[in-house]
Amino acid sequence: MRAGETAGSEARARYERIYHTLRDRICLLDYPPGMRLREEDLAAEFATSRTPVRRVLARLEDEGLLRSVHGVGTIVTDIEIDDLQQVYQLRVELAELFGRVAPNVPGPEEMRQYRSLLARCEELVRKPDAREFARLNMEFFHLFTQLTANEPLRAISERLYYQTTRIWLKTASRLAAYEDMLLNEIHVFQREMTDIVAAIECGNLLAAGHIRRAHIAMSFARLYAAAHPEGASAAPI
Amino acid sequence: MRAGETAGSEARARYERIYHTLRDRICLLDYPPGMRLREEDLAAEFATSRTPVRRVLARLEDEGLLRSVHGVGTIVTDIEIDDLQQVYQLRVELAELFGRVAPNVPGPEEMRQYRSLLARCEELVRKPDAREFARLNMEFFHLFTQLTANEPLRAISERLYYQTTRIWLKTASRLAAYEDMLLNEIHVFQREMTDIVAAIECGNLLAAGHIRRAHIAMSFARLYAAAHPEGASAAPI
DNA sequence: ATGAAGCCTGATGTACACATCATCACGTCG
DNA sequence: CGACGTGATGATGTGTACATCAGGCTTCAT
Repeated sequence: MRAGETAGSEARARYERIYHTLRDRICLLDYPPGMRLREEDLAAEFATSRTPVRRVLARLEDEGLLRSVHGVGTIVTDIEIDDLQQVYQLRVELAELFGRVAPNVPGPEEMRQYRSLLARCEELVRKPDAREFARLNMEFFHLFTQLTANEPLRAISERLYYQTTRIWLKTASRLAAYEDMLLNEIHVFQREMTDIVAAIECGNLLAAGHIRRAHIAMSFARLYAAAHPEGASAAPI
Repeated sequence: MRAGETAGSEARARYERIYHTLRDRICLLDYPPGMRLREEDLAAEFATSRTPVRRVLARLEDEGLLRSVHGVGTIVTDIEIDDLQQVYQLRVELAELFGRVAPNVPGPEEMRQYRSLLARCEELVRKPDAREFARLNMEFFHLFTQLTANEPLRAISERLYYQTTRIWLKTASRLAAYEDMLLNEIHVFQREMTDIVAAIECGNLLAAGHIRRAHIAMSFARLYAAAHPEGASAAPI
């Protein structure tokens, strides 16, 4: 809900609520790739009819998270790291635009949230948990987007982020060295946040964008390597 | 329709047809800003019920071209050059990515299309027509997007393009120096196409992106100046 | 026993009746 | 005479029955 926007009907609010709920479930793998969602079940859960649910599903389909097939069902799309290379490449380029295009210096409240995330990250090092890590990553992303005042850039980055974020949980869950990978990712993430907060505190938002860019690219490279164990070829980004 | 995609049902095809038809009408000002669309009229025109129409309208609303208000109607959004500054700024940055990210060298067929557009542009110089100019601009845009093989970049650029393209027709139609502005824009557009084709023929896709970037920025500046006649401040891009 | 044809089930897609909401015109009251 | 309240009207939002479609299971013929 954007500030300053007309409160509007509560119908819109319910629509947004269902949308965010389903999107989170898909991206946290509560709805794993390939799972079939029944519109009537969702309608029952949200105490409504199929009609509003279908609008949400249509949007999630436009965004590439779902695929409705007549006579079959509404299916959570599967993702492969190879198919996401283009999206990652674009995310890498866009990361640099934060802090360069319409830079928006964070206020005290936002800095407090950054520190809160860092604290939760330290907690996570002691008790690693993939799902909590994914959530933390998500919240950090939303905080990071506020580095720019450019609304379309925020919206587009969000769209691309949610197209890719599942791949980490999916890849990790299949791996033998699951625990090691998780702990490593948490440490890397901790360093990324620390560095970005440091850059912001210096007032150097451009640097924050560059750090973010590097980490997105490296994250892709690690996922690519994990999915291609004997791959002689390096990650294409 | 992406190549290699399952042909799918004809229901999907009809959905796409309605979507593209309405989007073109909005962007060519057949449906001017503020106009109210009646879902039943549209349903009757496309020989279907309100349900499929509503799905199209929902998508156009997500893309910012429409706004549905309960009890009032579905209204074509109004646009002001000042509100589009952020979108233009992002388009400027994205333009540079074409030809740099996943460059896709045009084949003979595409070069033929470029030359066809140039020929139609020369024709347009002799018989200026705002609507035809807008159409030509649109077709050129689609051709230009093929400079990259990065599908998400294409999709996002298209979304942003259709959010902004109406502003030219709207601004021009209100201006006293309408004829002069139109002819000038056509000449500028002719030069832009000529330069970009030249860059492509040199195999320098990066240059094509830079030219495009410059022209998007200048186009915004001209529109901004036209909308702020006594504006002491320069265009913010 | 095996293969194919056809039905049966359950899903999404469509159509339509109804609910809800905003606007405007009209009438009534101060 | 003006202003406020109320109902008519027409729009979108919702709920639901039905149409359409795909896939699996059964059944019959070979």
